[in-house]
Formats: sequence, structure tokens, C-alpha cells
Amino acid sequence: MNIYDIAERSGFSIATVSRVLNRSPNVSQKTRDKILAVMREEDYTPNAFARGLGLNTMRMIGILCTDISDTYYAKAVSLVENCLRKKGFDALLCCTGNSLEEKKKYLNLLLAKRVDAVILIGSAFKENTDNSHIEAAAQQTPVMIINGLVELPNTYCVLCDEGAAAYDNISLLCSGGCTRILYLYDVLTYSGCVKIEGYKRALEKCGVPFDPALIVQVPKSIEGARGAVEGLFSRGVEFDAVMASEDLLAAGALKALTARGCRMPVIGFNNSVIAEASTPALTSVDNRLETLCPTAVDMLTSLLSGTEIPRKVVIPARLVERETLRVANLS
Amino acid sequence: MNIYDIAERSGFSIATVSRVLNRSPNVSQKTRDKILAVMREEDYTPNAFARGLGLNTMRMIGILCTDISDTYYAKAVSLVENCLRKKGFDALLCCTGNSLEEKKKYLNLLLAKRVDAVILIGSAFKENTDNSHIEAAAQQTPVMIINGLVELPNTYCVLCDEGAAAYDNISLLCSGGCTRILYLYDVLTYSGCVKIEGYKRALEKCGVPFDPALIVQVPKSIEGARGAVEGLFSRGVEFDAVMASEDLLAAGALKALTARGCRMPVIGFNNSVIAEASTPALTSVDNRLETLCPTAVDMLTSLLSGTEIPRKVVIPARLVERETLRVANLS
DNA sequence: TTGAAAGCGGTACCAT
DNA sequence: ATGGTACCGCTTTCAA
Repeated sequence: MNIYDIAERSGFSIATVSRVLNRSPNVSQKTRDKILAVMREEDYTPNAFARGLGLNTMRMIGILCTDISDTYYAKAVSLVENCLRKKGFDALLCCTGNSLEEKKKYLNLLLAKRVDAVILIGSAFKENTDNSHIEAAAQQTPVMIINGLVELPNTYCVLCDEGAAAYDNISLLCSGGCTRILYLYDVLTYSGCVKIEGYKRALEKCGVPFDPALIVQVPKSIEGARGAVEGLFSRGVEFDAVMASEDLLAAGALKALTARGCRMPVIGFNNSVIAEASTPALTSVDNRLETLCPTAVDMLTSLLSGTEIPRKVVIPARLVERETLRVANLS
Repeated sequence: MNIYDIAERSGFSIATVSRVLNRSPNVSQKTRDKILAVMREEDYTPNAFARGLGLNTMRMIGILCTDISDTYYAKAVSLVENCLRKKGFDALLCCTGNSLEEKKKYLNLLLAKRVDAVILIGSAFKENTDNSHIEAAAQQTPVMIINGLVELPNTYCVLCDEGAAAYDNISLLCSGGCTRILYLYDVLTYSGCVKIEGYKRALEKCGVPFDPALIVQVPKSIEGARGAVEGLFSRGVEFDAVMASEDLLAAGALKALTARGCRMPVIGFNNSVIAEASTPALTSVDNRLETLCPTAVDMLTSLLSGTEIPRKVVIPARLVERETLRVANLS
């Protein structure tokens, strides 16, 4: 069943049928009704490929995500997909892992499918300044980055101010008397770097000496973080509070502390289920995906419909207090 | 830049260029090299829409998932996407939520995009026997269901035997002396029903009386489950072990127990990060997504390339023992 | 308001 | 091995 069949069965030309399909105003109500009736009757669905060919778009947005089995990214993708769909776009999902090669490859795959735009989630690394693939992609299609920062033409970023959040956390801990705050991280993404900077700035402001031995990289897993913290204990490294780049690591650290019967403030990032599932429940920085993602999608669709949009939007984070730290107990 | 340009610049016809694109053997090596060189030089990427129109496929598979922000589904989607990509398919993601209306709508959206097949994850409800939308979809394109059971033409299921797992868990607990085992669930999916059946069968086999008051539905959140269990305590309902349809609920129950200073076996399902993040760490049934998903994708791609495949594949579950239950301590 | 016809960029059959 | 050409099913311009 194609447009010709509908044309024939309704007694109009394919041009008119096409107009009906595209809600053109230049069709009399009577004609429209008749054609719509035939379409319904024949259960007609226009061929998306042909449509894509003619319009040069299938209204699909590519989502490039390092790892969707990570709760944080999963939530982001979930939000993005929902917003996109509300705007009439489909989401072409692509999970790349951390390899730069894979990212390049998959980005090209998405571009080859002629997506209308690409949204990067958790993909913008800083260690690796090689953003040439993003630059190349941006020449073909808009690139929106969620919680990452890449400043290039046709590239837009919506991010949460996690640097400020880290700064605030550390300031809070220092004002509560902590002087040796452990910071755990796994990979140095953009937001990873920004957190460390916030950490340092806060120490400086508070007049607390910075000890590089307290910044430690651990494997991205509960057991990895737990093991690392146990290692610190046994090596005699002292600390009186913990901040981790994400809840998963904070949960691991917390397990190590609990096992030793230690009690100290622990703060995670992402405000994920893991924070809630931990016992005691983790205080965590909410990086506002619920705001970030809709904002990013709104901006993108505006852009696609011709409106200018800012190149960078920053949203403040929010600390969600749970059992591992109560501000009230610190001041 | 299109196939005509490449033809012109290389001095061959579009037919030959097309043959090169499709790796037809009927092209001399010399010609092929020359055309490939021109393509590379011009950085040519064939138009996927035109290709789709001609071939009647863009090699896309629709993934219909109730909620990808749920760790379990996220993991499933992650695995499926990766397997699909290895086979050269793209994943069109669609998160429906639990509403049947939305499911129908989104399923039709996917079909309208002319996907080569649809994979349903966490979508097959049993309460709601209305599977007419799946039946309709299966008339257009193969439907693969992961961990759900719908027996219809052109519909295939790959699932984990969670009924047997529930049966084994309960048998284990009974043989360890438990006689009042609480079962928490949120929604009655297919697997939800099967677990309850397993629960009942095991009780019967063990000669332990069944008390319907011990089967309780709770909200799908840690706090929801925790609150519900606290409610049971305060209403004086007695129980000596807990099984939950998923880790999230088990984690909530565990929190309620811990708060009361109670210690008893707790078993969750899904073997997710939540099980690991809990303290004490949750014993949980691993429903083998790592096997289920690749199997489903392999079967689907076989089917698409013309091979016959079984309508139903069942894989056994596996109990992962952690701190909330050690088999060694029970026997 | 409607229709005729020329694209859109490929695939694939039929010749040669 | 290569080329000519008729599709695939829709959009859109131009005329009427």
C-alpha cells in the first residue's frame, strides 16, 4: 500500500495525498476527509525511507553514550529519549564504551544514518584532548553535549556546575573541622577534572594544606573502591572525610569504613539509587539530570527549527543530604 | 556528493559504483580500487535513506523497553545494543513506561520507521492479557521478547527460568527452617507471576502452609518497600525470611530489618548493583541477562537471514550468594 | 484547490 | 566486467 494506491482509491493525485500527509493547508476539508478516510480504511502508513529521502530527515537523533548500564547514564538516556519523543524525534542509541576508537567509529555510524543531530552523554574526555571526531561531526550536524564541555562551532553544552558543588562540599567539610579529605575518582572526564579543581580551590580558601596522596584513582566498582580504601587504611594513610566522583565509589568507601567501625562524612555524586541503597544512606550531589536533559533537548529542537541557542548553559548542582552527612551536624 | 558524482569522477557508471558499495564480486579489482579511491577522496557516504528505500531496510531494530532508568532494563538494553551493533544493526530505542496505551503507540511508531524487528524488554504483562498490539506488530515484523512469554506467530521468547529460581529459593529457606517467608513484588509482569507460582509450589512440596498475607505488593522504590515492611512489623505480621521480586525491594526490606536490629535471610532478584551496594550485601538471583540478550540477538539475526529458530528458549537462573544469605549457614 | 512531473539517491535487472 | 534504465515511494515546484 503506497501513496499511489491511496491516490487511486480516493480519486485524487498523489500530490494531494502527499499534501494531506504533510498537513498542508492547501487542501479542501472535503478532500482531506475523504483521503484520510481511505488511508484509515487501508491502514496506510507512509514509507519512512521514501519520506526520509524526500525530506532529507527521518527525525532521528543519535545518542552517543559511553555506558548505558551505568545508572547515571541510563537515567540521562531515559530522560533524553522521553523528551525527544515528545518532540517527535526517535532516538538512535549507540553505546561506545570508553575507547576513543570506538567513539569515532560509532559517531560516524550515526552520521552515516543521517541523524538530525547527535547528543553526547558522558563522552567528552579531558585527559584526551583529541576532540577531532566531534569537530568533524559538528560540521555535518549539530552536536549537543550533556555534562561535558567542548567548545567548538556547532557544538552546544548543557552542564551542571559540579566544580562549584565540589567546592561547596569541601568548604562545608572544612568548616566542620575536616582537614584530610579523601577524594576518589575513576576516570578523568571533563566533570572529573572540574571536581578536583573545586576540591583544591576550597582547600586553599579554607587554608587547609593540600595532600596529593588524598586524591586517589580507583576502579569503577564498589569492590574496587572498597579495596582501595582498605588499602589506604592498611598503609596508614589518614583521612577524616570522603568525597567520591560518583556514588558507586562512595558506596565502596562506605563499606570499607563500616567494616572498620569508622564513622565520618561521605559524599558521593549523581544522587543515584546507589546512594539510597547504601546503609547508611549516602549524601550525594544531585547534578540535576531532570533539568539538564530536557533543557538540552529543548535547545536542540529549537536549533533544528532555526532558532539561535546559547553555546553553553550551566545549571547549579544541589546537595541531597542523607545519613552519611548532615549539614546540621557540622556547623 | 552522491553516487552520480562518484560515477562521473571515476569514469564509471552508477551501476558499477553501486556494485562497489555493495561488495558485489562482479567488479574487477582495478575498477574497485579506482572507485574506492575516489570515494575516499571525496569523503563519500552513501545516503542511508535512499539505500533504505531501495533495499527496504535500514538495518534498524526497535527496542521497546518499559523503563531504561531501571538498572535491570538498562543492563539488558546495553547488552542488546552491543550485540546488535556487532551484527551491523542500529538500535532505535523507545521507552514506554507501563501504560498499555503508550506501548501500543510507541510500537506503532517503531513499525512506521520500518524497523527490521522489534525487541521487547520488560514489556510483556500478564495481568493484562491484551497482547493484541504485539500480535498486530508480529504480522509486520518479527517480535523478540526478552524475559517475557507471549506465544503468538512470528513472536519469539528468550527467558530465564525464574519460576524455578523462586522455587529453589523457597525450598532452600524452608529446608533451613523458615516457615513464614515474606514475598514482596511491585508489578505483576510475566516473571512476577512465575515467581509467585514457584513460591507456592515450593511451600507445598515442603509441607509449609501458605499464608496469602505474606505476599505483599509494594511501591517500586527502596523507600516504598522499606515503609511497607515497617508497616508489617507494626501490624504484628510475623515472618522469618524475605524474598523480593527485585533487588530494589529487597534493599528496602533490608533497611527496615536493619533498623529493627533483625537478622534473617533476604533474597532479591536481578543481581544488580543495588544488591552489591546494600549493607549487608544482598544475595540475589542472577537472571543471566549476559546470556539472555546475546542469545536473543543471535536468534533474531539468524531469523532475519532466513534461518528457522525456536519459538522459546529457557535458560536457568543462578543464585549469587552474598551476606544476606549463605547456603552454608542454612544446611 | 488540484495535478503533472521532476527530483531525492540509491538498487537491481537486463543487455552487451 | 560494465552500462543503461526502470524502479523504490515520497516531496515539491510549476501550471492550470
